[in-house]
Amino acid sequence: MTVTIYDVAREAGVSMATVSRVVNNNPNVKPQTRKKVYEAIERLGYRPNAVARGLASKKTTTVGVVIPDISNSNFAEVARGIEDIANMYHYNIILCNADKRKDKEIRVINTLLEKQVDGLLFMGGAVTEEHIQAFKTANVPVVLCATTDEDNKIPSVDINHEEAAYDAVKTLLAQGHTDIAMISGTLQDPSNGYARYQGYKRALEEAGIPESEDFVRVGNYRYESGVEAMNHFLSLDKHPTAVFSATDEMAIGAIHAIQDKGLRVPEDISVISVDNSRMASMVRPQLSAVAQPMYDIGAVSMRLLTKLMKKEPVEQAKVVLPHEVVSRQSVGAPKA
Amino acid sequence: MTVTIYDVAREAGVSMATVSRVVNNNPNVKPQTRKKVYEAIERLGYRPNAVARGLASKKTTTVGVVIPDISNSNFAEVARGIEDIANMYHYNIILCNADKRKDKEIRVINTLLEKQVDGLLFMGGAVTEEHIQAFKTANVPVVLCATTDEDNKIPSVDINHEEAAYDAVKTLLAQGHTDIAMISGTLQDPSNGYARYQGYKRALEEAGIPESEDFVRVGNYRYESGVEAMNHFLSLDKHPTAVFSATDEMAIGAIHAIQDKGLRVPEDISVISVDNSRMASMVRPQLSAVAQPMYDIGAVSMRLLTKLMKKEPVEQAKVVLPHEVVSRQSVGAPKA
DNA sequence: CTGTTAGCGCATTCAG
DNA sequence: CTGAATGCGCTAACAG
Repeated sequence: MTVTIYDVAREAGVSMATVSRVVNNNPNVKPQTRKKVYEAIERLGYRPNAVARGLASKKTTTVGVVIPDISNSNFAEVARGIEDIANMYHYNIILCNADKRKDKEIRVINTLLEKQVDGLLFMGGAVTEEHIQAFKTANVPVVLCATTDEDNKIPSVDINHEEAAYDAVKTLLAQGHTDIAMISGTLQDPSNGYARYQGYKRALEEAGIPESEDFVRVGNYRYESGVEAMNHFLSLDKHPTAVFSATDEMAIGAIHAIQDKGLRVPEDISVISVDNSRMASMVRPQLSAVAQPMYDIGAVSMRLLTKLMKKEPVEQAKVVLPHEVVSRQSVGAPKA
Repeated sequence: MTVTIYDVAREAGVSMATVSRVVNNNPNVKPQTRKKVYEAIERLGYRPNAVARGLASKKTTTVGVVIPDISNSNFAEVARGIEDIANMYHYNIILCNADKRKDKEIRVINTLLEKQVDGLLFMGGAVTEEHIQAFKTANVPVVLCATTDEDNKIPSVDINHEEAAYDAVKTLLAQGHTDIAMISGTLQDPSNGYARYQGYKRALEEAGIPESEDFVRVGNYRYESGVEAMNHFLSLDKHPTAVFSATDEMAIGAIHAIQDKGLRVPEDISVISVDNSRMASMVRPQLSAVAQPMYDIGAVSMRLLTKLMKKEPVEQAKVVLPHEVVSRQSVGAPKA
């Protein structure tokens, strides 16, 4: 039923080696022969079997990408960056969703490795000892994107989350705010959670503002948890005049919570976040946020991986991409 | 360097056939032997080579999924449904993004087929003759999800888009609206575009309302095009009192365009859409919308595909899942 | 420029 | 219950 390279060879009156050569664009084939082979391929509807190819060549020209949460548009954007560069270098991509569950991440890494991917891109989420262990057994290069490992052993590309948060809070400070609350991600999450909280703390410290426990709530990155956190702040005797959210989505929840109470953004309360997803422009007022270059993170990490896979020398195994605060309408000065 | 089934066999003092049996959970192995083999596997850190496996067995236990746009949360939700069921049946999935480009769709289908996937799930987008041709050369089952082919030849699972649109417009009609505009998707898109426009037209016709060209704008599914379309309607001498949008995102754009002009939703203009994505609850006022059961579409189509792959009989090769209008706050009666 | 020959790592008959 | 043998479809030396 299935037509093989052997059938093509017979049809074209050449050896299978020659067919293999034309299929692989090997220049050592007379144009005329090449033409014959192409015609035979066409006639028979031959489609190369990538599995056999992979077994024989020990290369699959595909890289595995584990994405923690496919419904998170940030990661989707990273994936787009990865894809574009992968295509450019003629790699295929196997995207695997891990559903934000560590056990699934490990499982997915292993099936990807079983599938003999030529390289692995691990996106987002915490990198635990168990991950490192799994990566070690891979004899293909691995690069982390949009995350990093604690002891900086694995190549990665990410932004400086601590500094991003710091910069966000700084812009609040610059407006004259002193009562600044934070809606954080879970502190177990080293980059999106812990690091951003650290940045918040550092900015406050430097400004000589004592930290208040009431002013920090941890959410789950979702809209609803932003609403909930903000409602908590609003219920305080003295509510904050500005809020820093670890993600856009929670920030939007916060904005709506504020508005639902009849207050106004930014007149009564300012809001800023980190992400700058497409959603930031899809709220009123439009959300000011520190932009993470998600697409670039994907693109750069894929580029790095190609170098690693080709055993080319890399100057930088740990790359930190710049972030930038983009000011829209959700931040203003506190009321007098 | 890499440890093979052969190494394990030697280490365990059995033949490679036996190792293969335990790896594949073949019951015909003495428990004691099985234990020995497991230990050898453990000791050597053996990881089965899925590529070799695929070649030998002519099955890869993976299904290919082509997703038109990874940054579209609707499709992400479908993918989640697919994933969950795939896991349940021990299939791996390869997700491939097609970037909303037909040429890339075709290319991706072919690489997936080259990779010898056991089945193919084609998500969203128009199914052209070229697609059908590509599917035909696949000698594995294909099912369309969240889309259908014109002549109903290929198994698929989707909602009835025409009826969904019809129902949406009906709820506007029921409130007493007669000046109802539509922000459509491109009419080349059979399901999300054309079919929804047809539903809009039918509802108007049945209500005896003449269609007005000024009241139909085609957008690109994005927020900005919703804003733009709405601004057009607002610039009319007599603007509509209700707007039906083919997608949530454009609807949200419309809402903001209305609000930016100092008008109110739904007091001045009602808005309804099809999708009911998570974003629908992330606007003020919250968006009324016809819900598409995205997760279920994914789950059901994957389930259907498993049956096809196992050559089990299927009663329904074309399944149409129910939709439902969920009323939130963006629809009200027109002003007297 | 082209053909011959070995495997790649494993599942799968078929014997025993 | 277990082992030996064969080949999946293709690439990669190696000759010629």
